[in-house]
Formats: sequence, C-alpha cells, structure tokens
Amino acid sequence: MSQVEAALRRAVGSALDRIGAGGAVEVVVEPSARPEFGDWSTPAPLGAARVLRRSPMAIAEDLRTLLDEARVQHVAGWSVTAPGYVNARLDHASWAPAVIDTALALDPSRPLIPDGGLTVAGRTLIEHTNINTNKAAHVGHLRNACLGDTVARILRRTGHEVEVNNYIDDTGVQVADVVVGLQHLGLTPRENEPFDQFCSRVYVEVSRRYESDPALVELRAGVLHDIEARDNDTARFAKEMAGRVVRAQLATMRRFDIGYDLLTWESDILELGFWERAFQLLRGAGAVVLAQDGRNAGCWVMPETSGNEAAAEEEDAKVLVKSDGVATYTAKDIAYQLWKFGLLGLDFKYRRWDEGDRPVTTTAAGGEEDIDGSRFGRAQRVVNVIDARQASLQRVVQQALARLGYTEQAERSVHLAYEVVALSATAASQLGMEVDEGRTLYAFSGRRGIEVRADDLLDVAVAQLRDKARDERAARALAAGAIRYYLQKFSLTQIIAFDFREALRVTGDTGVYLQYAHARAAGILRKVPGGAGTPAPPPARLVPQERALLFRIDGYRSALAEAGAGLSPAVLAAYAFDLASALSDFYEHTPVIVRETDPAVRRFRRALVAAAKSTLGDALTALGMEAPEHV
RNA sequence: GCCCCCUUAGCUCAGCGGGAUAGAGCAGCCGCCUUCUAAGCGGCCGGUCGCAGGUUCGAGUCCUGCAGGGGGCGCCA
Repeated sequence: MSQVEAALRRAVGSALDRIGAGGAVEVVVEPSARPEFGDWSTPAPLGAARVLRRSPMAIAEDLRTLLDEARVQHVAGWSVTAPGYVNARLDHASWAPAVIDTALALDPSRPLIPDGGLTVAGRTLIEHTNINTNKAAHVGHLRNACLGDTVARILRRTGHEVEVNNYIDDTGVQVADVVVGLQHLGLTPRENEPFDQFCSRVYVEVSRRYESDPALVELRAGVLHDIEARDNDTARFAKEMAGRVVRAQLATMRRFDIGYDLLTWESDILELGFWERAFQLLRGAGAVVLAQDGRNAGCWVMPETSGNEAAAEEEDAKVLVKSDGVATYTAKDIAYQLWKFGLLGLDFKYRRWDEGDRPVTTTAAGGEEDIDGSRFGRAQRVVNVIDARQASLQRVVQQALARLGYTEQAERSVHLAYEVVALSATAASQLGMEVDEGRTLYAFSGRRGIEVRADDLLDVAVAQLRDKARDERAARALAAGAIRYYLQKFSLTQIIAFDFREALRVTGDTGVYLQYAHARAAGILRKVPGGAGTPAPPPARLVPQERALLFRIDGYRSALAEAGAGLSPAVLAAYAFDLASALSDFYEHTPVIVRETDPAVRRFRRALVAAAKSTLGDALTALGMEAPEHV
C-alpha cells in the first residue's frame, strides 16, 4: 500500500485502541467516496458503535480529536461526516512531491517488497504452459502461459525468488497419435509451416481416420507401448518429434515474451526413476495399496482415507499404477511435485537448451557436468498453473504429500486454478461450428481442429495494427500486448468467452490503450525539456485530474502487493487500466505543458507525467507487456 | 448422486476482508483535432445486482435454500 495509506491505517488503529475499540473493529481506510469529504476515509466509527454502545458520530468526533493530535505525515486535517466517517485531508504540498519522488525512483533492479513482507520466504516454483507435444499452442494454452508468466513477474517484482518450469508432456496417447500419423499417413509439411502446426494437422487427420480404420487404432496401442518401454526406434522417434514441437511452441511463447528457467520432461521423470522412488515412499508410508477386488483390482491406488485397506476398492480411490504396471499421469505428477520441494531424494540431469537469446536449461537423461542443479527445485512454495478442470487431480497430488507427512509442503502446494477459454457463439460460427439457440459457449477441440492458434491470432493482430503503427516492431509489441492483456484481465474464475472482435479491439479497456497512454507520456517528456533535479513543488491548488493521477500513482505498491498475494494478474491489469485512464484524463483536461509559461507549473506537471510514465511502465513490464516510447 | 465455478446495463466484465449516490469497456445517439500522439476526451441512453429467506445500524458483497448455465468425479493426459 502507499506510504500514506499505511500511516493512516496505523494512526486509525492506535486511535481505536485508545478509545477502547481496538481489535473489535477492522481498521479499514479507503479513498474517500467524494473529494468534498477528503482524500482518505475510515468507516471505523460505524463498526465501533456497537461494541462501545455509543453513537457513531460521537465516536467519530473522539477519533478526529485523537487523530488530529497524532500528526500523521502528509495529513493536513481531519473531518467527520455522517453517518460516522472520519476523513483525512492531505497536505498536497508535501504529499504530491513525495509520491512523485517515489515513482521516479522506481528501479527494476530494486524489488518492491510489500509492507507485510514476502508472502513466502525462499523459492517459489511456478509450473505453467504444460502443452502436450503433439500440437501448436491455442489461446487456451496461451491463457495459461500468460497467467503463469505474469504471476512470476509480479512475484519477482515484489522480491520473491522464482523458478519457472514448463512441464512437457512428451508421453501418452496424444503423442502416440501423431507418431502414428507421421509414420503412416504420408502427410508433408506445407511451405514454411511450423512443425507444431504441422503436427496439429496430422493429429486432426489421424483422429478422423481412426473412425474408419481400426487398424490405425491398433497401431497406436503398439506405439504407446513402445514409448513407455523406451530405448527403441519408436521411442526415439517420439522424442525427436517432441523436441521439434517444443522448439516451435517455445518460439510462439517467445513472441509473447514468455520464457522459462527449466524445461522438465515427463519422459525424464520416467527415465530417471522418479516414479519408482515416489512409489517406494508412498508404499512405505502406507499411502498406496494394491487393490485386490472390485473394479480397481490389480491396481495400486491411493484411497480417500489413509491406511484404509478396505477403501482400496472403493470407487473414489485414485489409481496411480494401472494393472499393466504403467504409472498414471497423476502418479508422475506426484513424483514431480516431490522433486519440486526437494523431497524426492533424486535429481534430474541438466543440459543447456539453445533457444535464442534466453538462457534456458532442460532436464535430460544424460546431463552436462557444469550445470548447477541446486538452482532448481528445492522450493518453499509450488504454484501449479493448471485449469480448473484438473482440480481433483491436483488435490490428489497435494494429498499424497500430506500422506507422506509433508503437511507444510502440502499446504504450500498451490493449484492456481483458472477457468478455460471457450468460444463465444459468434467465434464458434466463424470457425464453422453449428451454433445452437441459447448456447453461449463452445469448447475448443484440438482433435477436431476447432481452435484459435496463438500464432494465428497474433498474426491477425499484427496485420491489423500494422498500418497505424509507427513500424513493424511497434505493431508486434502492441499486438502481443493486446492479446496478453485480454487474456489476463479476467478473473481466474471467469470462463473467457473468446471473441475475435473483443480480443483484437484496440480502444477502451485494452492493452493498446495502456501502451498508448505510456507512449503519450513519453511524447510529452520528449517535447518538454527538463529532467531530474529538485523535487517539483505542486501549485497551490491541484486540479482534480492532478489529484486523481497522483492517487493512482500512489496506489501502485498496494496494487502490486495485492496482485502478488492473491496471485492475480487481473488485479494488476485493472490497476494499470485505472492509471492509464487517469493519465489520459489528465492529458486531455490540463493545458498543454509545452506551452505552459509558469515555470513552476510546467516543472510540476512534467514531473507528474514522468512519475505516471515510470509507474505505468513498471506495471506494464510486470504484466509482460512492452512499455513503448512510440506506438 | 456428490463436488467446483458462473449469474451485476443490450453485450463482455470490475466491484478485494459488508459501509457514503452500484462502476468500466463495447454497442447506440450527440459533441470535441490551427493544442505535448483523436488508438484519445466529454455528454446522453441504459441496472427490481438470478429468485426467496436470514444475519446486521447497514448486504451486489456474509449465511441458508432454490432456479438457470458451465465444468469435474476414467486402469486418459
């Protein structure tokens, strides 16, 4: 929170203590509803009235007296308004320069540690993206990656140590599908077609052929078996294919400025015996049992309640090892989760992964000696960015940790659940789907080729922005920003009803609007000479737009901290939009600074614009969006 | 059947631990470019906050029930 807000909260809190209402009411300090009331207000007397059995107005008067004596920094005076608010009026002459100075001092290399301290001491490991290696990323995957990337940025900005993993699903049915397709359908890539997009196409085609060709389905079973068995030509082919797909997927993500510290491969988890070790631990703790009868007969399962042999056959027991001895996805995820916390007692081997300009490391069955593995895993907190449909599986993973006695780690296993991206009726019909009356949402289907690919969407956005943008670079930055903002501004619990028109819009509550506001501020600073130096004192009276803009700037730390604590990009996105709005409003409603003749006013307003630009730029960076000097 | 999410303006959504007159964007209508970037700004229009109870001085916000919509409960991943 802003320094002022923190100071006000402390002052109100201790005043409440002195009138005997401490602890009985929550100390709420909020921006005043109307400027006539003041700048900050607290409704505390309303709540205190009950415990003190006195009228709110009388309590408010008492608080006002105490707060007057308390001499809070930047506060010019206190007032009382019905039905029982106490309001602080700020001393703008001292407050405004302080806000501006703080904003101008923002430095990417110096973290903005929240007032309450770090959420978690030590490393936070974030897993996101997590796409099967048989297809190109669509906007659903992109929502995942944007959320994960922005959470990582926000946590880093607030002083947390963060490690980002991209867990790569390179085994399983979907991979087998594409192997079958590549080996037996004879399809060839189109001119310049990225390999992941080619695989998407093969996947759709092979899925279609299964319906008429049962022999293909049998082939898939064999391929799947070979992949699981490893050390054969099919497994090597699948691995090679997966590598090429991942390169293409990462290239897509890089267009959105999304990167990773470590690529973790499901096949390495198998190869390096992670599951066997986890299995050992789980058996030792009695967390898994071999089901003798019932529909799970022959499977190793984790019963709902610990150590309950009879429950093994119950329907809600989660199968971890199938009767053919193959570990399920959840089982591998448990092993991986144990590794993330440094609890497995095994480590990956590591290799460098050449991926353009970013240093990335990948896990590998055969490693390089000079890579220090202690940089990875051993986390204090784990955040898994996975859509809400997988909530029950994530609970099983968490439960497994608890069963092994790692209750703290189980509590620090966060499933950052977000709702999926679906197609709006309009978008669905644009993609050629049959649209029913009354139905508003339509699921993507990679298998049927009904999806919006991330690359394609970005290409369309770039093309649309190209003619108005200053150059190609600007168009790309704006396009990526627009899409990221669109995917991040919704609450995690909202399904995004994807709509092309909305996603590509450039006016109003959009990424382009934020970037435009930043570029406008940059334009002013270019045209109005001046720069660092002594703090600029404000004019005797702030105009409403100046006051509003200062308020927004002052709220940055608070918004960032809230977004970090709640792992919520949407909170920061909303803040950034409010800040950009305040900046645009200021821009439109105050005289042009270049022509300002009063040097004091000119200096102050220039500094105010610089402060707004600095803050907006910081927020945009945290949101994974470029903060352009020109558009 | 059990569990999770959603329901606020024509549409898409904000409204955080309950607090002063429910906000924004889009769409529609009307204005504003000899002015630092009009990708902007202002105005108008538009809401029994799904329904019914309850708690409270005070409920869009908390509790209970109901309704509608979406999702999850696999030896898939």
